[in-house]
Amino acid sequence: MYDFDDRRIEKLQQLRERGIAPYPHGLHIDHTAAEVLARIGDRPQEELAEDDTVVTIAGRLMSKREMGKAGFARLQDRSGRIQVFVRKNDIGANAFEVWKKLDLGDHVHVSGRLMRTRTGEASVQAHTLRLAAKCIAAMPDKHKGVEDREFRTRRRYVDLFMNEDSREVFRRRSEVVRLIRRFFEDRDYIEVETPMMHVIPGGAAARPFITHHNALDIDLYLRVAPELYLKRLVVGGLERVFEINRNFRNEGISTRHNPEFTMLEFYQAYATWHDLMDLTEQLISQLAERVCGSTTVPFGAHRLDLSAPFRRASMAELICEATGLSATEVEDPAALRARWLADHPADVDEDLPSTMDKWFEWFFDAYVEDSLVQPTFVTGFPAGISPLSRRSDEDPRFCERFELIIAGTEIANGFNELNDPVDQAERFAAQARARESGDDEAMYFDRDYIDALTYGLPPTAGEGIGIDRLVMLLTDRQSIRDVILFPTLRPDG
RNA sequence: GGGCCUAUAGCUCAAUUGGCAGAGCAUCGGACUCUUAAUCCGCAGGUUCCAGGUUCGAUUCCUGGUGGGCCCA
Repeated sequence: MYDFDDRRIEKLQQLRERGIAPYPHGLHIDHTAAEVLARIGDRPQEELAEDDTVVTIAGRLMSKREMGKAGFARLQDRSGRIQVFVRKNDIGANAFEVWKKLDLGDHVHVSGRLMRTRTGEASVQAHTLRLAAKCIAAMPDKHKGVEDREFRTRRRYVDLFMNEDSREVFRRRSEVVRLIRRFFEDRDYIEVETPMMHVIPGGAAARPFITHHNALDIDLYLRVAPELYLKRLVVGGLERVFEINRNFRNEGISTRHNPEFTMLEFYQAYATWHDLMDLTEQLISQLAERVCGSTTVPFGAHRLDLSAPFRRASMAELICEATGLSATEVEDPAALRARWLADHPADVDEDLPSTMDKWFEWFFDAYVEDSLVQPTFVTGFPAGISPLSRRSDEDPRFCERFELIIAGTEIANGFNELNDPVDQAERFAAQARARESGDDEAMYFDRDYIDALTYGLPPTAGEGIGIDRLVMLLTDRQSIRDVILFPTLRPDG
C-alpha cells in the first residue's frame, strides 16, 4: 500500500508510548514569526527582559542546535523564520524530552517571551513547547536545499518550504491576479465564468482534449478558449466582461506551453482594438510597478522596459525589417516562397503555404517573433489567419487585430470582434473546409454562436492575455513550469 | 517528432585508463545551559534509473528502454 520508513514509524510509536501525540489538534497561535520580529524591533535585551509579553507561534523546524540542557531552533511559518531559545529550566523536563526528540521538518508550537541573544539575534525564549505535527520524511539538505528540477516540480510542497524564491514566485502570481481583478472591476467590468466543457470547441486554433459525459452519452471538449461564450454575454447586454480561468490545449509541452494554462479574456462593447492596446499598456506597466516595484524588470539576459507606450508595428513592416524584403515583395506569395526556399532549401518538397496570409504566419514565426524583446504590438494580421476578427475597412485583406510580443513570446492577442453574422458564417465555413482537408487545428462551424450574432453583437473589442507567461516576465522565470504550481508531468514510474 | 545533456545514499555531490562505491548535510547513539552551515566522539546508510551486451572484472564502454533538462521543428 505504502512503504513507510520503518524507523520513522517506530519513532511515532515511541512518542505515543510517552504520551506525546504526534498529530494533536486544537493548537492556536497569536503571532507570526514576522510579527514577533516586529514587536522586538531594535529594542535591547535589557528592555526586553522587563517586557512580560508572551507570544505563541508555530512553524516548521528548519534547524536545531542542541547544547546539553539548552538549544536553539529555527521555526519557519508563512511570514518567515524566527529563532527559539530552549532551556530545560524554562520548559520543564517533560517538554525537554519532546525537544530532544524533534526532527527537522517537524511542526512545533511554542509560547514564550521576547528576548535577544548575546550575539543580538531577536528570539523567543520558550516556556512551553509542543510537537504540532510530526514529519516522518527525510528532509533535503538544510544548506543546499533541493536543486533537482524534477523533484521540485513533482513535490512542489517541498520546493515551497525549502525555497524562499519559489514561494516568492507564487506570491507574485497571486498578486498579479488580484491586481488584474481590481483593474477590471475599477473599469466597470464584471467577472464571469463560462463553460469549461464545450460541445463544440472554439475560440482558438488548437487541438482540444476530449472527454465523455455518461448520462448524456456525448463527447465533450475541454475548452481551448472562452471567447465565443464571452461574446454571447456581450450580445446579452453585459457589455464589459472578463474571465480568468483555465484553457486546455492538446499540444506539446515546452518551456512556454503547459496543456492547461490560465488565460485572462476580456470584452468591452463600444471599445476599439486601439483602446485595448492603450488599456493593455496601462495594465502591464501598473502590474510591473506594483509587483516588481519598477517598470523596468530583469528577464534572463535582458532588461524589459514595460513602461507605456509600447512600440506598434505591422507584420508586413516587421517582416520587411527582418528580411530586407520590399513592401511589394512581402505581399507577393511567389516572392515569399522564393525567399523561404533560398533560406530553407531542405523545404523544397514540403507542403508550403500558397497564400500571403499563411506566409505571413510562417515568416513572422521564423524571422520576427524571437527578435522582439521589448514590448511590441504587432498589427496588420491577415484576415485568413484571424477567423474571429473584424476586417479592416481600409484594406479588407487585413484585420483590426494585434498581438503583444514581449521577450520573443506572445503575451496578448486582441482585436475588434467580427460581429457580422454573415461574414462570420463564411469564415467558419472556410475553417471547416480547412479542417476537412486535414488541418486539425482549424475551427468547427458553430451554429449556436452564429445564432447569437444574428441578435446583434454591438461593436466590441476583446483580448486574451496569458497569465502564466505574464507571470514569467514579472518573476524572471524562463520556464512556464516554474510559475505553475503543479504543471503537467509524465506519471512517475 | 529530431538533436544534445542527464540519472550514484533521504538531500547536495565525488569516484583517475574499466580495478574493493566515497564525502558533507540529514538520520541513529553519546557529550555539552547563548548557538549562527554550532562543536566533539561513535554507528549506520547503496537494485550506481531499468533490461540486455562486451569484459577476468562495468558507476565507467556498447545497444535498447524509462524519467527529467535544454535546443530545434
